[in-house]
Amino acid sequence: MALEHAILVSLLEKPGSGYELARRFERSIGYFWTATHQQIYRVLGRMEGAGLLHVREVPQRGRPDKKEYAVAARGRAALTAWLHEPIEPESVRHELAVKIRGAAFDDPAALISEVERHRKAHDDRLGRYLTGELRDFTGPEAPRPLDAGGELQHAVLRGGIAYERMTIAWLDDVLDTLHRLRTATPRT
Amino acid sequence: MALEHAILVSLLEKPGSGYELARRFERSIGYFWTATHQQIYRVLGRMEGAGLLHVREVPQRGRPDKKEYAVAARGRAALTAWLHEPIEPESVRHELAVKIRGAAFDDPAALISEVERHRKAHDDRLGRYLTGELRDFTGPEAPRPLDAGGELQHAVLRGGIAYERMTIAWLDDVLDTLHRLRTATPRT
DNA sequence: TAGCACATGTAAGGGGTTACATGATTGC
DNA sequence: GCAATCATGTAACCCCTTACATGTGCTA
Repeated sequence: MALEHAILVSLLEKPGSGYELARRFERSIGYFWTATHQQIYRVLGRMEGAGLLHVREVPQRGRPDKKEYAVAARGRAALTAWLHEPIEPESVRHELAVKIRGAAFDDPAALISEVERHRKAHDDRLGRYLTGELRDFTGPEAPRPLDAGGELQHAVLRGGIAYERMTIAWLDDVLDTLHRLRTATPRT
Repeated sequence: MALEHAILVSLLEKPGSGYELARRFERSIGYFWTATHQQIYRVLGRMEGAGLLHVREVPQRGRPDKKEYAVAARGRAALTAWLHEPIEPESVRHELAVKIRGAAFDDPAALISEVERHRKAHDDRLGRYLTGELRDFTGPEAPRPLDAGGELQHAVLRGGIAYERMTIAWLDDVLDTLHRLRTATPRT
């Protein structure tokens, strides 16, 4: 159900089309939730049917027409209700960790390049987050003082930054372990 | 598909029944993957049908009989093949972050108790991880030197510990932000 | 003329959650 | 007598991923 709520939050921050939402989910919303355009279109249709959203057809020149969605009163009420319900603390799902533990039954050294690839992907993502932080929150172009929405967006982004830094440090630790296993304990 | 691989890793570490697997997924495997018993039984049935696992009926006194699963040659081959395939670096899914950003459209202060509850849940989990680390890897009872499997399990656990510590620090940051918003920028 | 950005969808299949269902033994 | 632990499952439903499908206009 969280995709619905993420869409409500994003459309409250700024109305937009399914296509635009898909791009936001690749960027800022992506700090905490991901979704593909296929999923988004389906859920938008369902939410409109349930009266949570308004649609407005926007004709465009030189581009296909788009449907601009905005949150209806009922959608806002649904979000408020959800905000007041407790949710369960989530646990992680980390496929790479399954591989790391599985490496004991194969060649641990063979995992090194895969872990390095992941490390690089997280490092790139960290770079994008830091650039965004400077642009939107801490740089000279950023609005000051920030309103409540901005403060909360920044707090969530700081979470994304902390997550990427932690992950990079952990992957360095894993690489260290894999290198030590290669030199110290050759497999039988 | 990762549940299958997590089950293969766990059964290679030690064969066991669906029930036992479900308990491991609440504990050690839970550092990086979760699954309920319903899911596990369904997947075990499918994997046995595909010849990835052997089953052995174990009669027990005073307890229901159990089916003990072990990895078959074909299962081991499937794991090896998967270990050599690259996987996509994952992104986070964090429902609480959706709520934090959504709080801008409600009362941010109303989220404080929810965030505190999550902080406590992560703190408890950190405590369990640290206890487990002492018992299995760093305490006087731990086998020394560790074999490759032990080193890799420990590396994954260190990742779980780092994740919980990072999350707790971030939630403290969020709580700070929510308190500041309460005193500094009352909503209109 | 090839590729990218814009724009919206359908269909199939597998993954995951929640609710329902049963039944024995052990400990309080 | 009641709750917890051990033990295994089915059914319904929604979520998510992957592949397929279409079409315009701009730019290199």
